[in-house]
Amino acid sequence: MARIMIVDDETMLTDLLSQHLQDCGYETLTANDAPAALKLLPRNPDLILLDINMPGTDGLELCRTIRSHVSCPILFLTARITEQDKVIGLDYGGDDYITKPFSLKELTARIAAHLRRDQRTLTRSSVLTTPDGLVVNLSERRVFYRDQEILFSRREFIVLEFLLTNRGRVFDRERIYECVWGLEAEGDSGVIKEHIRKIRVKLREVCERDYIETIWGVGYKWAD
Amino acid sequence: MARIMIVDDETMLTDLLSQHLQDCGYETLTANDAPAALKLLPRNPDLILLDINMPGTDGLELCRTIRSHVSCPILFLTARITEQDKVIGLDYGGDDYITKPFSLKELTARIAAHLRRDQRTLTRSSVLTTPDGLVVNLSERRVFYRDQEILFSRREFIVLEFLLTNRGRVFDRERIYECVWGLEAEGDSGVIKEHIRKIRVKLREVCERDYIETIWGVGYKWAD
DNA sequence: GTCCCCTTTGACCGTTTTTTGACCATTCCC
DNA sequence: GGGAATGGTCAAAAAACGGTCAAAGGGGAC
Repeated sequence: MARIMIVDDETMLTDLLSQHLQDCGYETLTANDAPAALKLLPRNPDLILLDINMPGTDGLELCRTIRSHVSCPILFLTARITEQDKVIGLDYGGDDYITKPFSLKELTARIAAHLRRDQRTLTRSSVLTTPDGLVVNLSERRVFYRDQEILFSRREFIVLEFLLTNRGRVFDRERIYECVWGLEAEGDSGVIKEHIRKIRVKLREVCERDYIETIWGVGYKWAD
Repeated sequence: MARIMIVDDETMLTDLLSQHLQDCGYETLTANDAPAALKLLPRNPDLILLDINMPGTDGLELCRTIRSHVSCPILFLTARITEQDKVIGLDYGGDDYITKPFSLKELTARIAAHLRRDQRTLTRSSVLTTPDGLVVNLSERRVFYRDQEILFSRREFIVLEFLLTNRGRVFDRERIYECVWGLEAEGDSGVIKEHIRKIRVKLREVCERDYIETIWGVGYKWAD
């Protein structure tokens, strides 16, 4: 069953919600301040309830930090109700607003709706490998094939990492360009062609094979 | 860019929202009653704004019908505000509530949040299958029949996907052409004939049957 | 500033896909 | 049965696309 993280400075509230959600069949994690919340992130919650009015913490900033680590739904618990706040909150990476006081019934319904929409389970490791011995260390930005290192430039590595972390999935050049260079980037996605070529040359030289497959008329994908 | 369908009986409101969302870079479809909405579903909107208080229509039932056809986010536009309504609405397959009157700013923010979320879940592979072993992997753009892969070109795959996601429904060539190439396309819908032929040849070669049925004088439909 | 490497651009070529138009086959209706 | 309308087939032309290369453009290290 889904794992829900509850972040609120009032212990009574986290306990109450925790109890209720457990009764509903969910697994729960509770945190009463920002550091605790961040510490719990590696437990990979499937949904986060976040009080953005915790004393001593900028809830929105915390939300942004959390969002940069996980992709699960984030629901705000808040007393603020102005429309401006809602817009800002959603901009900071939140997915929904629930204003205090709220009923457990509505809360549960919203949680269920969001979980229904987001039945993914994502695990991210810092080292990616292929069955035949290619090892990509993301944190060190280095690539090895059976103990021989392959050097990639920065852009090349980003493209490689992107395709590899989404192995099997096809992306058109536009999409790769956006995901790697950022949405607001303006350049021509034609550069991807060249990066792909460079990556392929280097891989072929060492691995004697080419992990990147071309799907004609569509894009590229990693196939190991 | 994402395609948003707006369903409301007030033409003025649909026009206004349509204009605004187009300004925001979205593609829009508008419908002023339930039948029109259902007719547009095959266009596969990425998000639906639905007025559940349209006269002569049970909005919730419409929502449920829509939900049984598509999986995209459905946002309610409504004047109702009781908490009971919210729970019921979410139960009927809705994803969010926006109560009238609302600001365009909040609406846009919520739409963006839901689409962002959907894109995340969209990275999960959605797979269509037939009872006898045809497997169409939409995210990888690959088709298998009992572990044997069948290769399709881009257009061919789009037509195949369209018919399969709307299996059992008949579409004339004009309609297929519009849905696949876009409304503003100018070419001759006669090309569909040729694409259908190519698809059939490839399917017959491997599956030894032909899932695409010709309805004489009308069009084609997927029959598995 | 100079050098070097990375990144981007634009052009070219061969290949694949997409479209077109002509022609044949089938169905429908009188 | 015969004619008109609709659907199927085919091959060739047209367009789109991907791979490649060389050269220009940028940015950091020294």
